[in-house]
Amino acid sequence: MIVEITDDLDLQKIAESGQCFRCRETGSGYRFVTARSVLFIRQMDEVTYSVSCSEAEWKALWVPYFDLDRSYSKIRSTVTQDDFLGKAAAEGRGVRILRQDPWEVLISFIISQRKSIPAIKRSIERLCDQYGGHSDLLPEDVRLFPGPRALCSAGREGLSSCGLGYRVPYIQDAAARVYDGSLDLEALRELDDDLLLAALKSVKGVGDKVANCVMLFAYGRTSSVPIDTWIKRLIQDRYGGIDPFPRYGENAGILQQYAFYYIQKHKAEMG
DNA sequence: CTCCAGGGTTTGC
DNA sequence: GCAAACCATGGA
Repeated sequence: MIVEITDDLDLQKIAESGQCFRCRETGSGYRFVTARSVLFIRQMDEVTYSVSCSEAEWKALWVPYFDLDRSYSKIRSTVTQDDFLGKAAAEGRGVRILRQDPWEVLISFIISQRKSIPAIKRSIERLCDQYGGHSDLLPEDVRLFPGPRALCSAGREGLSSCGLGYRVPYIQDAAARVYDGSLDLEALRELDDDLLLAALKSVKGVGDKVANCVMLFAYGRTSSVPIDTWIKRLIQDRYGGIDPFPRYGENAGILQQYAFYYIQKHKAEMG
């Protein structure tokens, strides 16, 4: 099917933006996976994209996934007075905040702590290869992200074999609590930001940074700003220790993602 | 070999 | 309340 998208959308930048770890370039476009669905998408011209799904699935699943009802070009136009954020937003044009599956994002960002992005991708790929099931709806080489039950029964050694290191008990705690229902990730959608943050932080190994990643990349809470080592350095070095993001309210998390993308691209030159 | 990676928990003051 | 030590693993 063909869809028209006029707002900012750059599939390569999204794939490189460090918010999703299972997106792949296929050679003729990009592959995105969420929950039990997969999408192959290819840009044909400026505003035209070829997608592998039906119109119904596109509207119900992938429009929310890519946050396509929000104007990112409008958001970019609000930061022209900030030298750094202005540059970051201009260069990051096309990056969007994905609404991913909460369970996958929770586990992925627990794994992410003190790991490089390539190392995170490898661990998640091993986890999916070893414990993720197949689905008739998916291509042969695409596996589901393993559910709470699968990770509960994987055991300490099974999880360790995926290179998770000291994070294994954290993953086990999250899996156990979601599996027994004491943490209901779907029910959390009803909570306001403060209560959602607290609920996520009740999981072992989930602190402010990981919780804010889950809020931003799964629950669409765009005022959440994950402060990692890079953003922390940015606040120290470019803003004299004064966090520039909160004043942007609902757009803070989106601007943070432009900043993160910019830092990743200019790592070598930024020291 | 040393250093660091999209941090969090525990311990000691 | 805060800072420091510690946590496992892989890549540069």
